[in-house]
Amino acid sequence: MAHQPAHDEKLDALLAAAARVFAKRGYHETSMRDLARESGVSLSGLYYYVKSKDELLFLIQDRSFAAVLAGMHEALEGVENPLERLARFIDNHLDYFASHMAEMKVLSHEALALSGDFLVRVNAKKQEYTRTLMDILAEVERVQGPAHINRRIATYTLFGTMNWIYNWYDPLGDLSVEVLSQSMCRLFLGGYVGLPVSDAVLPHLTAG
Amino acid sequence: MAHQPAHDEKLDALLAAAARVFAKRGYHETSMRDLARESGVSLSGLYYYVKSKDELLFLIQDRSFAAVLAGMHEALEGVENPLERLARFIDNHLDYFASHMAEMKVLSHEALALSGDFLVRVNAKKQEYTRTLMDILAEVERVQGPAHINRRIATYTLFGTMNWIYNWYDPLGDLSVEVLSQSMCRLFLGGYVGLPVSDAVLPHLTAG
DNA sequence: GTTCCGGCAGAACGATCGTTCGACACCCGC
DNA sequence: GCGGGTGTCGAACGATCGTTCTGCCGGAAC
Repeated sequence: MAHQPAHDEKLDALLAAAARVFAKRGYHETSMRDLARESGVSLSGLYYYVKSKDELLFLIQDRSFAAVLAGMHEALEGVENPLERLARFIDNHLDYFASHMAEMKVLSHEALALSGDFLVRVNAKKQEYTRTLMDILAEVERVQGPAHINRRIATYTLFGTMNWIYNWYDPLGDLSVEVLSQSMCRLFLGGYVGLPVSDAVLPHLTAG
Repeated sequence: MAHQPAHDEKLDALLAAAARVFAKRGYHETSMRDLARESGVSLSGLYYYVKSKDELLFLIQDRSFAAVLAGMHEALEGVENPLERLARFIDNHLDYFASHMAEMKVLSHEALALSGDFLVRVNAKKQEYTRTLMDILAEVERVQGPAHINRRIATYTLFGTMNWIYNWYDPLGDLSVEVLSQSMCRLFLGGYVGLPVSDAVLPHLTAG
C-alpha cells in the first residue's frame, strides 16, 4: 500500500503550504477553502491527500517534531561535554526553527488545537524532547556544580526563550541564526551556572 | 452616557468568564454560545454588554495590558537603581501574570486574533511596554558596562522567558511566584551583564 | 479497445457560526 | 396607572464551516 513518490511530493508541498497559511492566520481561522486556494488544489481534492483538517495539522506538527528530534540526536551523537551538548541542543533547535519558521510557529502556537490520539502522539515527542534537555541540565550541574536555579524553571525558561522567537524574529533580517544561538546560549548559561561564559569556555558550534 | 455600577460589575464578570474560556479553548474555537453557557447569560444577552466577539477579546486584552502597565509604572516610580528597576519590572510582570493567568494567556497567545483599530490600540500599549524594558536594559548597561549580548535579543529573550509560563506554570503548584520571579531575574541578569548575581547584588523585591 | 485505478473537481450536505430582531418583565419618576 | 429606560430572552437570519457524494479525465495493463 506504499504511495508513489509523486504522491508524497505533492503531500509535502501541501503540508508546507498549509503550514504557511496556518502560521499567518492561525489554525482555526483558516478554512479548508483557504488551503485549497493557496495550494492550487480544489477543496475536495485536499481530501484525497488528507483525511481531515485535524490530520493535516497533526502531520505538520508530527513531521516537524520528528525532524527536530532527528537533528537533535545527530547533533548530540558522540558529544560528551555537557556544556557542548547544551550548546548543540540550543543550536539545533534555533537552526531548525529559523529555517522552518512556519512549521515551528504552528508547532509552538497550535499545541492546544489537537486532541485525542493526535495530541497524545505529539505530546510523546514533546516529552522526549523536554526530558532530553532536563537531562543535559543535570549533566551540566554535575560538572559545574549545583545551580542556584530550580531545574524545572531553568528548562522551561530556556524553551520560552527559544520558542518565543516566532513572535519577533525575522530570519531574513540582519540578525543571523548563529548570533541568535550563541547569544541565547550565553544568556542562559551565564545565569544558570552562575559564571560568566566567555568564548573560551563555550565550545564553538560551527565545528562538527 | 455613564453606565451604572451594576452594569460595569456584570461586564467585568463577563470578561473574566470569557477570558477563562478563551484561555482554555482558544479564541476562535470558542463560540458565543459557549460564553453564554459559561457566564449564565443567554446568547443574545451577551450583546447587551458587548458589541461583538471582537470587542470582547479587545476589552480583555486592553484592560489586562492597562493593568500591567499601571502596575509597572507604580513599581518603577521613584526607583533609580537600574538593577532594581529591572527586578521590579520582572516581578510586576510575573506577579500579574500568575494572578491573572487566563487574561495573560489570552493576551500572549491571541495577539494575532485582533485586527484593525483594535489591534492598533493594543499594539500601542505593547510598544510602550517593550520600550520601557529596552530602556531599563540600556540603563543597566550604562552602570554595569556594555553587555556582550544584543539588546534586542536580550529584550525578547526576557519576554519569551516570562510569557512562556502560560504553557507550563501552575500558580497553585509548589512553585511560588516569588521563587519564579527571583529565578528568572537572576537567570537573565547573570547572562546579560556577564557576572554572577548573588543575593547581595540583587535587590530584594518584597521591600515596597 | 476495453478495463481499471489514481487523481481531482463541482455541487451539495448538515451543522454551526456571529449577529439581529421583536418581545417581555422589571422598576423608576410622575 | 403609565410611559420609558434597563436587562434579558427565544427564535431566527444568512454566511461559512468541514466533509462527502458522484463522476469525469488520463494513462497504464492486458
